[in-house]
Amino acid sequence: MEEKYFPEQIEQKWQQRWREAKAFEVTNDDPRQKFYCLEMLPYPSGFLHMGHVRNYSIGDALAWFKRLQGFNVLHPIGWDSFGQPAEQAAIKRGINPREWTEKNIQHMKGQLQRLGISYDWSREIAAHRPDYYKWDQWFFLKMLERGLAYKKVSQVNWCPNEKTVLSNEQSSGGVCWRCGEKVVKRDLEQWFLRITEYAEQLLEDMKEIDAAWPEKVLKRQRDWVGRSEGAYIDFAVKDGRQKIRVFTTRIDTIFGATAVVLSAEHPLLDELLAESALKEDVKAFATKVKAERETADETVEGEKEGLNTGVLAINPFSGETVPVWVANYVLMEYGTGAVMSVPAHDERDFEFAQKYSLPIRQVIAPVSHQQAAAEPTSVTGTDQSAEMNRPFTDFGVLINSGDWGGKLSEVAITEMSAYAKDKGFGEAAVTFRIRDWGISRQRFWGAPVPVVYCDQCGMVPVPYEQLPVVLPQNATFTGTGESPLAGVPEFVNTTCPKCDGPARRETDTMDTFVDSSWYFFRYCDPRNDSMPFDRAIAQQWTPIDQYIGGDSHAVMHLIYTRFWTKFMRDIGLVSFDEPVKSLLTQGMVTNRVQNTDEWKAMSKSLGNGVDPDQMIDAFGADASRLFVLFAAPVENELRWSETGIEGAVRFLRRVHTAIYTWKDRLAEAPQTVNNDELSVDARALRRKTHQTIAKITSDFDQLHLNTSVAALMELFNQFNDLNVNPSRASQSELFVAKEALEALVVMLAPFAPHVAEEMWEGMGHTDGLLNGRPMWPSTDPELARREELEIPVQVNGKLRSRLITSPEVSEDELKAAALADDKIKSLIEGQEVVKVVVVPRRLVNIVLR
RNA sequence: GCGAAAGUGGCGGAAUUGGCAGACGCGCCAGACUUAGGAUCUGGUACCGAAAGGUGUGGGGGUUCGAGUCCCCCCUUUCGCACCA
Repeated sequence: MEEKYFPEQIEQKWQQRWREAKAFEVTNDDPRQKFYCLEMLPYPSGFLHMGHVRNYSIGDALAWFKRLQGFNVLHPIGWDSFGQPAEQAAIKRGINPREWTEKNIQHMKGQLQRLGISYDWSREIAAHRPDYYKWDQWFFLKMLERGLAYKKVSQVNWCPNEKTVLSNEQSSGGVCWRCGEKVVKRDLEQWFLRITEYAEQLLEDMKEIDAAWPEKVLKRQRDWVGRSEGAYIDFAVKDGRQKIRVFTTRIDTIFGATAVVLSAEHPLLDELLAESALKEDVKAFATKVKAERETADETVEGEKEGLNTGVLAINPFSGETVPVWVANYVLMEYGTGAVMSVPAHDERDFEFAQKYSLPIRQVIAPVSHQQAAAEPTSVTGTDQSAEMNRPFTDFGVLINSGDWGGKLSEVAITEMSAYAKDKGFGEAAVTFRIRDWGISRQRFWGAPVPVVYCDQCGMVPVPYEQLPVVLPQNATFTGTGESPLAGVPEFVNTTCPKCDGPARRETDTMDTFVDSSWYFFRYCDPRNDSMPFDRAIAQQWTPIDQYIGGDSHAVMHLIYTRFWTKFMRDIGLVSFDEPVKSLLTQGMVTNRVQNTDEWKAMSKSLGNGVDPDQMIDAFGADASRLFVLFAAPVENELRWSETGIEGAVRFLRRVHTAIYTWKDRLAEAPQTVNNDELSVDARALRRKTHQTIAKITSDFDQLHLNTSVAALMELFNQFNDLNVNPSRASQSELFVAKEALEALVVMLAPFAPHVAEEMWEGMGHTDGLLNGRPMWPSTDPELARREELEIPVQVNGKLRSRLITSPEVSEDELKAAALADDKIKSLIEGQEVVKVVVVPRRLVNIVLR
């Protein structure tokens, strides 16, 4: 150990040692208890950014902590290496996507190693390599076999100017992200995965994880799945054979339905209009609405517009005839694409009815709680239809509803659904907002969908033994919207696996979210060439104990991976429902945007990025990591500050100096000490040591890493308060100093591992911190306990004095001592003491009249 | 518009969950050592006040012996959803 703290030297030394010792590589047959710590795998853009640094610093602190506690910790990393940027580089600069990606991986791997993140590099994987995407294809075939993968015509976002397909993100605001051209919808045959099949389970299984996932993530997933209970009801068309099926969650309001409203895309529309005099007008209107919807900015809610079709339908409950309208506020994608319009009890219907002067008829009346309690099934309400100036959307009691009048909404909903089913014009139903997962991408840089098309046999899956379907070495990147694979004849032209006749390969590739849906299972068994992973090996490691990443993945990735796990369970690959036991969504790293007061996520385009390499050059990896973890709670936004990090360097340097000056004397410290013989300061340090161990150990359970670092600093401050020159330290002082400094160094390792190892070695330990034994210090509650307490004494809730007492003091003694205190005596003199509140070990409050 | 979360010193943030508000760090102030200091060390640092003391956790009300913490109303900010029938 050098006298001075030279981060670069120390960090290089220990990174090399760890590499040589394979310190972070784990084996599958280790008898110790496992812990799977995982950060979301990065996209290899080429450069690490501060968000990565934060993410991996959090994960690494936990991985180190668990290792020091004696766990067998799996902490792997890989690359989400398929995706658009590689293809953009190919289109713009003519670079081969594979070479571009591999080069980026090499560079970022070097950056991660320089940060000293403790990954098991022997398990590294990359999505773009055939030995990985082979298994994407394998899973696809398994889903195809079970009817969970299928093809259908669907709309994609299309830029007419660039002649290319855009993702939803690239077409936000209804314009192309690059050229600003209006995006249009185009029909294309696309592959889908039937995630809707698992909708109910995705909600139901949340109860297994809801204690250890952030509530906001669960809420977003719940909204995304969008389960809604209601009923289908058929409105028969008057003078026709058709039935219009509507979905409603409020069947209890059906007597208030004054229209049926169809979406412009409704499949029955043309047929219904055949007899209508208004045919041409309505068709023109529907076309206009469709056009608007295709180009409109989805974030703006337009004015409601509609048109009467002239067709009539019959309300099956009341027998009443109501007009059928078409309107722009009814969506084809949800429910049945048709609704019954109940203006009195629905915001949108109310607004629509007002605009077009449709009748508003109240059929639900507010009901008081007393009434409901007294007569739960039959109460009366007041009809206020005439003066309704806003819809009443709460539950209540039915009025103007024939035989159903007087029933409460809750009761009526159940009974009316059953009645509809009984009479054959409807039934109770559950709908979901979640749509099947479209995985087709007309792109080169992704896993090819493993099917071929044969003129004789139609669509034929590629047999398992012919996997992987490998991407060609290169393609022409024209940006025409068709997959570049279509322009590679040696890829497209193949033979049919069934009949050996000529066939064409599918040229769509898969969404990159497929790759990331199951990658963490592959880490368990990364070189398996007969299965995605061995069931038994994965069983040892999974589920993930702690998953860490940004909350931008709250829905897509985190819902797809839950779906994928349930599918793997159903084909017998895994034995549980949920892949992630505990989830942490870390906050963003932001920096001030130049010349503004705005704090935004660091990015190249805003010019507010901080280069991790420069930070490591200036301060070292340890200080950088320590600062990032100390500066804010892990789930908060982290506002970058140049000055804060110097405090981290300062702290490490001061600890380093202290260890250096004490290390030789500590070797002479005795094995045991009699606590009663310690000086006051020495006892205080001992107490602080044990309190700190307890504090940090429990902080790690919640990942309160900022307060852990603060606790380390407090312990070190307390050590400095000992204020003893090592050369003159007594035996008992050597004991407490050694106890404190060793605990400090071990507990510092999760935050600043290189310098911790260096100091540990400097203290004379030759086998390193990761030596196969649990090294995390244990706390002795007896030693951590305070010997004396300072009890605040309040008069009428205001702090007036303090008592020094032993922790064992009784309530009565505390009360007597407080009343006998000089300051208190003078304050309460001559006044009546109404009450004395004594909280044992906490406080005394004297209440005067 | 709807929904959720959060508002604590100059700043990032603590507060054992109803019991001493401001831990720890940054910044700032003073001092020491220095030719020098943007290095290091020591001390100070919520606000008002000379002090005694008083006031303080977005604002207003409430519950309680006691409220940053619980309840009600309002304000602000952030995030999510955005015609989901």
